[in-house]
Order: sequence, then structure tokens, then C-alpha cells
Amino acid sequence: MPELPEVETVRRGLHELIINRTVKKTDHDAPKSFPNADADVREFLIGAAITDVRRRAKVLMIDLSSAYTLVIHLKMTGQLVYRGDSVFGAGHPNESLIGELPDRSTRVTLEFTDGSRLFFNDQRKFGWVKLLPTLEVPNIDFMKKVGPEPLEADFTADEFAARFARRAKTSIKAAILDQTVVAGVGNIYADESLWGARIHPKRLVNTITPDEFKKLYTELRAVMNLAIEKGGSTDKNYVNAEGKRGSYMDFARVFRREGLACPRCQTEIIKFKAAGRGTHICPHCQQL
DNA sequence: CACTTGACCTGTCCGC
DNA sequence: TGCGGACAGGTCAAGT
Repeated sequence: MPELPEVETVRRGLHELIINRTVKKTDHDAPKSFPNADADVREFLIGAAITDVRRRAKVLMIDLSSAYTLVIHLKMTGQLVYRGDSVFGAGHPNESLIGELPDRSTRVTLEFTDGSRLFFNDQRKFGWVKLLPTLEVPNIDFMKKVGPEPLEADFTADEFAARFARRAKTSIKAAILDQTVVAGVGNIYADESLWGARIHPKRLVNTITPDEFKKLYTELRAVMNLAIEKGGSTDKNYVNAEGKRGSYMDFARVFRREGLACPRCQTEIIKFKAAGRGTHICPHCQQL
């Protein structure tokens, strides 16, 4: 579910909400969601203060004053929702999409010394929270293999195109979803950027021209920046750190718009399977 | 090594 | 209304 723009939105929200708060206690119902030994939690989490909230690819990192870090992956249905003193009642414009917490999807709870709480909810239990020494985070397998951040100012179109060389004989859709090629792209922004660049998702990487790579680079960055501005995409589960939805889906051009008109040429958008994923294109703008 | 497929889970939606 | 099957935004492991 959450891709780079959604995780970045959560990061920004948490940065505002939890820095300097001190962890008082934790609860975790599912060993799979939070596999650390209780001893580590007692020694390095309880009593530690939050010093920073960072993101790399789709992974969140909550740094602690103990020199440990909570490393979090939301996978498909994970949510990180902070609840402070204020109670948002029904009809309030700030009302959270999420009801009372904890609920049946709550996997991990952090309670701070001021009584506020951070909930990690995850319906499908694919997501996880791990407590690691901050210095070891860059050494975990995922961090060693993951590609560059596509929105960094110094990430160039040439570097973008060069990253695909290793995946020459697969489809462009499979390649752009590959986290070792570029970090943070998921199914929504893959479809949206391929539409923007007028590239059919089943085209093989080694048939994509330099101009097409350049266009894809520009479109991918534009769509992700727009999505961050809109607070991400909420189709079903995604919410930000306050439990509120993002509005990018109101601006989507093809994703989940099968049967509707292409905003460029009015041709009907179709959906099929590519790289094992639901894929949306305009069959006029994007041809094999 | 590159590539594809299935597995991990729960919930929802669609067709019969 | 009930039931089975397909599907869901992400990664891995295991297969070829």
C-alpha cells in the first residue's frame, strides 16, 4: 500500500508529533510484527526519547536517544497513527479515519510518558517493526541493496536510465517496481508515471529509448512530488500519522480508473495484469 | 546472476 | 443472504 509519497507523509507527520517524547511502555500482540526480544525492548526502548524520524525508500526509522532505532515497514496495510490528548469527535473536520485505538488490527503500541500513544496497525500482518542499533541499520540486507532515492536533488536522468541496465530483458513495469533499481516506487506511481511517459508497461527494458527514459524520470519525479503535496494516495487503508486520508487518488490519471476516459485522449482506460500486478493504461497513449 | 512465481495474511467485493 | 474465488498499494524465498 504505502509507497514513497505515503511513507514520506507519515514521516513528516511523526516528525511533528513525536520528537522528544519519551517511551514509557510498549505492547505487542504479534511476535511477527515486532520480533525483538523483550530484553532489548526493556533496555533500549523503554525510557528512551525520540530524537529523529527518517525515511529510506519505503522504510521508516524512528531514532532513539539510546542509539537504537525502530525500523518500520508498513508493507501493504500498515498504519502508524499517533493519538495525543485531543479527541476528535464525530463531525469534527479533523476527524480521523480510524476509530478507537487500539483495535483488532493493532500490532504494536508505544505509550509515551505524557500519556499520548503511537499505534502500529496492520490488517494483513505483512508489516514489521524492528529495534536495531542505529549504526547497524545501513547494514541490513534491504538497505545494502536498495537503489537511490528518486527525489534527491542530485539524482540525474542519466543515472536513472543507467540503473535499468541490469534488468534489460524484463518488462519496464517489473523493473521500475524493483527496489534495487530505484527506491520507493510501487504499483500506483509505476502506472501513473508510465502513463505520463506514454510507455506500455510490458515493453522490455532494452527497447526503451534514451528519450523515453528521460521522460519517465521526469514524470516519476513529478508524480511523486505531487503525491507528497497531496498527502499520498488513500484507496483503502492508507492514512497519515493523524489517521487522515491522502488525496492523490483525486488526481490519478489511470490508476484504478479502468472504464473511465484517458485525460489526454478520452480513450477508455483498461486494466490487465503485468509483472504480476494489476496494471492500468490508456491503450491509445501507451502501445507495445 | 536475472527472471518468474508463489507465499506471507486478512478483508472485501463480485458473480452465481 | 450465502458461498467460493479473485484480488489488494510490498517484499522475499525458491524455483527455473
